Amino acid sequence: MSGTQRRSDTRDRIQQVALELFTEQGYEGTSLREIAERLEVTKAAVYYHYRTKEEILGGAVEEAIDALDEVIAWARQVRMDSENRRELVRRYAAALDERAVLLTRFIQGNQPVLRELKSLEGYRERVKELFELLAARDAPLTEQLRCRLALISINLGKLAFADLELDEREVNAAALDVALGLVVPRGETGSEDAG
Amino acid sequence: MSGTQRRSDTRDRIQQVALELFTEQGYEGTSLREIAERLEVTKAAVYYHYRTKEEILGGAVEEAIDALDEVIAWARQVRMDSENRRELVRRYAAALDERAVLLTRFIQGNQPVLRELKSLEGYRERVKELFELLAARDAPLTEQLRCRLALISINLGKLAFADLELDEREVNAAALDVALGLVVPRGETGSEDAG
DNA sequence: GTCTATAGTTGGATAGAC
DNA sequence: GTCTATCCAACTATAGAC
Repeated sequence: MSGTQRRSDTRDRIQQVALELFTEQGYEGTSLREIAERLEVTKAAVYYHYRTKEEILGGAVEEAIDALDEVIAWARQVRMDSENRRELVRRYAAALDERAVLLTRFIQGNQPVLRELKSLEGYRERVKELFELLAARDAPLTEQLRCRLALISINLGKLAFADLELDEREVNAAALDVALGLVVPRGETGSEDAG
Repeated sequence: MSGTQRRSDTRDRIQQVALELFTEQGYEGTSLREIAERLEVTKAAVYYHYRTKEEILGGAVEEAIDALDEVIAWARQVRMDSENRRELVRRYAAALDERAVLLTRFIQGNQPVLRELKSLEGYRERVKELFELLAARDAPLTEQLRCRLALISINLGKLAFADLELDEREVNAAALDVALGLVVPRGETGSEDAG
């Protein structure tokens, strides 16, 4: 707010680079030395901006939580008919910007390590809430599974799996297509339940 | 084959316990000391049976590979119509016994660490081959995605996600149901392509 | 086949100069 | 705000006694 850059540029660069390395090599597989080297600063410099390794991750997680919160806030104020379920999936896909996708991929690939990190409890809550908004707790098991798979489909698309080298937008479109088919199996138009 | 237990009982117990701990805490998050302690032996004793930490994992991976190879071998000798694609999914589900599920979960949750472990190349090859058997390389993107999601669905079911506490068999049945719907979207009966 | 002891690294984190 | 230097803990792995 006052003189220098807000929260220093280095601080943000650390977060960005750390998340990249965490995703590539895993959280425990990435040392602060590596992060520092990639940024061409020293370990101690990193420690100036973040008190612990976990705090670096925490910053990135909070940004992703904010993005999910926007989707949740929207979903809570509408009636959850078929069309709005589809819209929720679209908004989820849109909310996953580049850094959030990186985080999602990181979380999926580092679950055991992350189980003990408090920074991620909030994130998990949000994902759980999205699932429950998409499929009521008393919905048939198959429907709940399909809704989970729908969001996974979006993630899969964004990650553009290693072996298929294809146009990113094309894959994203396909992923969205599949996801939409999963949350609304038939061709229901939007007023099937009047409960 | 000769006097003692074949390959010693301890060797197998190490593998079992190691895989459990790797899954719970991650590969790098688990030390050989912990493995040894859980088995009430010493670190050096573990090193007697396995030369490296990676080798412990390697043993478990090979078992899982064998299971997948059986499915692949079957799939290669049949014509891949709709009914056989469904059957492939069923066989994949059946091939995932308790230990293999543990391994699958482990692999999914530790991808960055495992990228550098040679033990897993073979495993990844098999999974890729299963995908290609299920959906031809020139199939529409959405179909390829659906087939991937089908196998993921089986995994999700087996892992009986944390928040839903339900009957295991019921979840497995639902997962299989969803998976079957994904590999054969409509109600196709089995001879749609004569290529 | 299992132990003790220890070598040799590397990690996260801190103190204090500049 | 960034550095050098360093502490301490933990890890993988080995050597050699029993």
